[in-house]
Amino acid sequence: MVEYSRHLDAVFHALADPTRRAMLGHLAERELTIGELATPFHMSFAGASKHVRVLENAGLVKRTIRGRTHLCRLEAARLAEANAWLRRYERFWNAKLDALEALLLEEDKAKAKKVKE
Amino acid sequence: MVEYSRHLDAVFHALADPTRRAMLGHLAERELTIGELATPFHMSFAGASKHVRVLENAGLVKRTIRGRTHLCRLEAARLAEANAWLRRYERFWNAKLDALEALLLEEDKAKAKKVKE
DNA sequence: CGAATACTCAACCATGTGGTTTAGTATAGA
DNA sequence: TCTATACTAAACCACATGGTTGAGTATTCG
Repeated sequence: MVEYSRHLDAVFHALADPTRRAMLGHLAERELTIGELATPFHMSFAGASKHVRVLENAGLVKRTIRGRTHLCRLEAARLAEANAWLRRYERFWNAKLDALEALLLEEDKAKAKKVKE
Repeated sequence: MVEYSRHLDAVFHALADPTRRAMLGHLAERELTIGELATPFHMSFAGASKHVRVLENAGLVKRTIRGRTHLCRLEAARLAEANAWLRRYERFWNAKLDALEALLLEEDKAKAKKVKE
C-alpha cells in the first residue's frame, strides 16, 4: 500500500496536465505515434514529446519503437492504482454506500453478538 | 465534462504530493486543525499550512475559522470528479467490469429512451 | 493588561515545470 | 546515395513549487 506512493506521485502529477489527460484520451481509442499524439495540440513537436515522456515515466504509456516511429499504447495498471487510492474516500461522496456500510456494520455487530453468546 | 478540466488540474496536482495525500488520510478520520494536520510531518508549521492551502484551493478541504484555530474537514466532491475521470479507463484494467459497463450502458440507454418519451 | 497560542503573510531560495528553438540521430523511400 | 521523415537531446526561458525563516495579526487565557 505504501509501495504505491512513489507511483502515485508520478501518476497524479502526470494527470495534472490537461494536455496529457487529452493524450490518454486519444490513446484510449487506439495506439498512436508521437507525431499523431502531438498534432492536436498547439505546441512544438518536441514539447509534445516531453509530455509523452512524462506519461511514460509515470507508467501510463508504453512505447514500442518500430523503425523511426514510436508507437505508444495506454497502460492502465497505474490508473487502477490511482483509482484504488481514490476509492478509499468513496464513502465520503457517496451517501448510498454510507447507508450500505452502516447496514454491514450492524450485521457485523449482530455476528459479534452471536459469537459472544 | 470539459468543465471538470480546471478542477482536475488542481485536484490531481494536489494529490501528486505524498504529504497532502497523507493529510487527506488524516482528515478522513476526523476534522483537524492546521496544527494537528502539521504535527505528523517533518516540516515547518508554515510549510504545512501552505499544503493545506493547496488542498483548499483544489476544493478538497473546507476551512472553518473558529476563534484562532482553523478547523479543516474533507470535502470529497472533487475526489468524486477525479474518480469519475479515472473510471472512463476502467475497461482497460478490469475485464470483468467491462461486462458491467455494457450492462449499465444499456440501462442508461433505456433511461434515455424513457426520458425522451 | 500581558503573554502564550494558532495561524497567515511576505520574502527568499533551490529546484522543477511547461514551453521554446536548434541541432543531432536514425530510418524510409525516391 | 541523397533527402525527407520521425523522433530525441540539449540549452534556454519564465514561472510554479516546496521548502525555509521572520515578522505580523488575532484570539485565548492567567
